[in-house]
Amino acid sequence: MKRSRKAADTSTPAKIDIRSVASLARVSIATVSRTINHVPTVDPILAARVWKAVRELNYFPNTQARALVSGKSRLLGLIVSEITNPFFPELIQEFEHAAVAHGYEILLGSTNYEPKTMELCSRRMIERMVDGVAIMTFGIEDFLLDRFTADNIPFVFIDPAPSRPLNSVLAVDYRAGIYEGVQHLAVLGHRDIGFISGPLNRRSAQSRKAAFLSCLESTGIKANHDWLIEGTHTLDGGRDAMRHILALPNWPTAIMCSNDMTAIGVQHALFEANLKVPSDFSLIGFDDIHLAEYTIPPLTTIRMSCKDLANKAIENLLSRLNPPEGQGEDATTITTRLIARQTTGFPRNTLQDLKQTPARKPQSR
Amino acid sequence: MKRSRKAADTSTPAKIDIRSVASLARVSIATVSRTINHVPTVDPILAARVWKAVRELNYFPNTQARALVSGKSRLLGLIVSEITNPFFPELIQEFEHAAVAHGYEILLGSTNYEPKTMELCSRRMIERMVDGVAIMTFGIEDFLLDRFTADNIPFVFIDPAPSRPLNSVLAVDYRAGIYEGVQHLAVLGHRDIGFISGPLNRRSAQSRKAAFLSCLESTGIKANHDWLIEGTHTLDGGRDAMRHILALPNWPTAIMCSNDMTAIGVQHALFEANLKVPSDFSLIGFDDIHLAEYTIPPLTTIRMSCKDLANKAIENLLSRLNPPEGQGEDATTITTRLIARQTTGFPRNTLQDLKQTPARKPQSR
DNA sequence: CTGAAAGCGCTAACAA
DNA sequence: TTGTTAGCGCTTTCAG
Repeated sequence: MKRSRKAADTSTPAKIDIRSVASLARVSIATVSRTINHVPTVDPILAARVWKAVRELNYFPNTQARALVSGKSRLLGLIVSEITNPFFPELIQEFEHAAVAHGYEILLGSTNYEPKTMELCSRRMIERMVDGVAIMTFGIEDFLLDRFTADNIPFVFIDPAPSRPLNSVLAVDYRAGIYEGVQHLAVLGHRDIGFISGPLNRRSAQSRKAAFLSCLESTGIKANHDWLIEGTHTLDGGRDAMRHILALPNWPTAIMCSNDMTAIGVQHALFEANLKVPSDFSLIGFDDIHLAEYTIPPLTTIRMSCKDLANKAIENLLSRLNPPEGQGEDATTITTRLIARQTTGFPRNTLQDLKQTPARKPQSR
Repeated sequence: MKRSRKAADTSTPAKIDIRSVASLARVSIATVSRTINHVPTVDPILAARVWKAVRELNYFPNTQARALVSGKSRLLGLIVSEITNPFFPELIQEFEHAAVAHGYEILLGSTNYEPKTMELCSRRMIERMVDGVAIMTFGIEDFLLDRFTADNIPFVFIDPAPSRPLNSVLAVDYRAGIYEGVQHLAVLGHRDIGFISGPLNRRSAQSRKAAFLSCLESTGIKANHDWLIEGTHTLDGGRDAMRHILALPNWPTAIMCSNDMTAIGVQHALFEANLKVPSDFSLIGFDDIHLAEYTIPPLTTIRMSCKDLANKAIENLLSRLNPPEGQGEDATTITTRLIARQTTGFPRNTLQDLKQTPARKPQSR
């Protein structure tokens, strides 16, 4: 008998809607609506009555109904490529946090790099009438953007198709960090640097690789194309790519990776081959996921702040939903920088560690 | 001029609703509704016309409206403790996949172990009128469950409060895997086994620890309480706990951890201390996150299938939403098992590796 | 400043 | 089998 405080003895739990509040507060439902939406012109007396009723009834407005009439779902789409890559959860967390702080909910879509899934995701987002979408897939088919454009849904994404002169771009300055990385390696004496990229059909992977190549050139190092391997941005991809490199007659002395997971895969391949980091190979990752600090040895990597990314994305979206006074049309930039930890050192066979047994395969050039 | 194909020349993009479809198909809106909801009694001729119109108009139903009238949001809540722990993304992925496959969307909430955040999460879920909630936080305040009960929202969770004799329990058989782990260690010759638990205010952490203790006893090994450390289920927690153990006068020869992240933290602490796994310490994790295979050396751990977990959770929820014929009221069980990789070996100072320099601290007992 | 009333897009009786 | 109609819970004119 203690379970219902309002429902008297009808066994149904007495649904509380705006009308219940109105009648308890002895006002019209319009006034209730205005009150809870903080319309300033409500008589404080009535407002007080309304709030009291709201509290007593433990009322909260039905989001569906609100969304229906207002046309706004207060839902933000977040499309990521692969939730299993730790970079994304970190991003999602920030994203969720920022969204909730602004009274939005997030709808998560994970594409797993499959265009079909991506297609489905977009559709889900549109069906749910998200108010905006952040596309964090590091590469998206152009035509999918059109879809959102057509539905007039604001979106942000990383690494624009050059054909998109929109204000919805989160430009990542890959070069800054990668340049630091290459310099770092060069200073240590490395001249033979390999690069394991992400899948090259993705723009971000291309950008990173291009940045690497360009930085190499700026540094006066010649690229060896045998050491430019296409990975998958996954552990397995990194491991396989490194195995591939180890099967080559010539080895580089350092490896840069397009993301941290790849680098961890590389560490694994090296471990399998009984090779040591950094004495046999120097290694640099990209992203600076939380885990990078905890690999053995801790991974030198290039940090891209996902907190930044998330916040800027939300900011961008929200500012377009509720356009403020100044219409900032500029693309936002996310920067990157080197975090030096312990996977980088002098090249093997260098004076500094001649006492060490060199790697099993002789280095020839 | 090429941008609108349907909107003629009114600049608004011509919203497509059920009425547009109805008139194009020359039927009533009710027929459209029935058709798209696959009500079997629709004349195939009309249905065909409807589908044609749907396609031509590229119509899709407004979820909000549907939800409003039907009272079902087709949203499933998923509350996790910490999205940053790789176990959860793996779970989320499975969960999302399963949900979408059934036409549901998921609403993600991350509590970060803070009751206040948890409170907020529940509220968000209720406000959005989720049709069901999976609480994967490994420990939840009882009163929060009441909230869902009161709103008549089905929920599932792990490791019940004993006071909840509901059919909404996903019981995890921690003991199975942990027993295998302890046995494995015992067979190798370990008698001095430490355990780094999760936060003991969480039920799952308690369960795992209890299971460990009980398995130790079954195996005839005496527990040393100095080696029972409370961690945090995070990298840092594991590292700190291991540092703590290393500061002790007596060391165990093997460590079991309440989750993989903790174990990775332990590996890190050992690396710092220049101690080797498994020659100086054997190490076993728990969860078998994807990454475990890629630590150096690869982590021996106890697998709890999150795919299983996700699927069973969804299954449970859905079966309660659309009750089938047979009303299975039984709690589902998730089992666990040992995955032996390379972080376990003979105890140090054992015949098998006497040639190795022993750990710096002498083992005394 | 407040209330009455008209929908938002859809589903579900109910009639035909 | 189909169409008509009454809402779902809320916001928002529009009078008062």
